[in-house]
Amino acid sequence: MSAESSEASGRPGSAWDGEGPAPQRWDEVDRLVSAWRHERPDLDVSPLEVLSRVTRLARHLDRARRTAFAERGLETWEFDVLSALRRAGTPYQLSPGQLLTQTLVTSGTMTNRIDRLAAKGLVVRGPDPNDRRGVLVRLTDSGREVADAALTSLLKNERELLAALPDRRLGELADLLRELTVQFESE
Amino acid sequence: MSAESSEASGRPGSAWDGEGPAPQRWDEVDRLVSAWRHERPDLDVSPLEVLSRVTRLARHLDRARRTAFAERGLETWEFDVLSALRRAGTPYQLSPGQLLTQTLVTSGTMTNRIDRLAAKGLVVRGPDPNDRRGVLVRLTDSGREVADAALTSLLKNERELLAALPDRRLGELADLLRELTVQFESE
DNA sequence: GCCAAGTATCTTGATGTCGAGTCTCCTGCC
DNA sequence: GGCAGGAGACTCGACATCAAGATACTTGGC
Repeated sequence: MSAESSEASGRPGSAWDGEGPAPQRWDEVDRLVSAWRHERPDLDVSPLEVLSRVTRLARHLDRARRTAFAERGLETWEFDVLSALRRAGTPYQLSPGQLLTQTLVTSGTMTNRIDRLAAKGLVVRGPDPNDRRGVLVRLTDSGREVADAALTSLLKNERELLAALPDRRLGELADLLRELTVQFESE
Repeated sequence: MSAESSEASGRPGSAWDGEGPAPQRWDEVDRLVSAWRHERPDLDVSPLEVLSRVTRLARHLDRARRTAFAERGLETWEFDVLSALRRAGTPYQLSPGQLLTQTLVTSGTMTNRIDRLAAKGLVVRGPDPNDRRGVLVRLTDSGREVADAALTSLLKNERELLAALPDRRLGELADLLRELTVQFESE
């Protein structure tokens, strides 16, 4: 990647040419990148234009979800697990290992999560009939209700966050992000 | 947002029309969205195409950075703070409050981080001459060296992650992400 | 000048996560 | 069929984070 990327001009909104709509507002990452270009003009910091925004946006999302779920007495991590089981379809059960790859946590964390969800009666742990090492985690009726209700309100919130962009651009954004994620999932 | 977004077809790569290059590989989010469309056909889950990818990509990035920094004996959170101070420019000092907005953590967390960085000799805490409530955190020479070295290797790693996309598309991606982040930063 | 409201930072307690190690069981090779 | 290596889930200790509240100071209105 060269230093002549679309952001090299030092202002946001690569497509703006002085006419048409005003340029977008600066965000924290614009300030961050601009500061680095001043302090370290020897480095090409353009990767941060994308990756710092991903990290920061994820943190904002995390906060928004945390407070939204909290109103329903639900923790974000609880939804992560319950929703994975819910969308697996009947009989709504997965192994801890499958849950790991879907939620991107370590096995110790997942054991702990399952324990607490089981204590709340949202899931039950059972043996895997085909592998005596294995365990199958299954959603209870109560857990399914919680997952369904939470998904509906999550989507409502997230739709509002995306209202700033038309569908066509959201599709482009999804495609661009996919190209970055596939690298992490290839093994 | 309607259910007729570019992703409604249920396969990734909205621009693919059956000719030209093959469609991209599916990622976990494609599977996730496809599963929801089967289980909850009554809901429009298209927001997840974007936001679940952001969350997951951030987690992958987090892991990659964690292991990369660990080779240098550095924690991700240490770099977050040191780099904010470094790019502030001489005399490399900021208040805890300014560090909060840059790193998106709570004040308790920042107090703790500064304590530990000070114990390692990477920053020093001093009084704010203009506000006796305030504190100024300043980078030591040692802290500056650590920050500079870590930034260089961070950028090297991240450039590789972005190599899959040409500069023009990275610029588009940065612009799209900016439009989502500004909403969180407006107050 | 004083007071109320606001701001900046720190303290505390609860909690979730990680990473390394352990135990059990499976799989394929000889 | 036995054994080595791998895979799946769990245990445990260390630790970073958060939320809420406490403390000290500042600011603006009167």
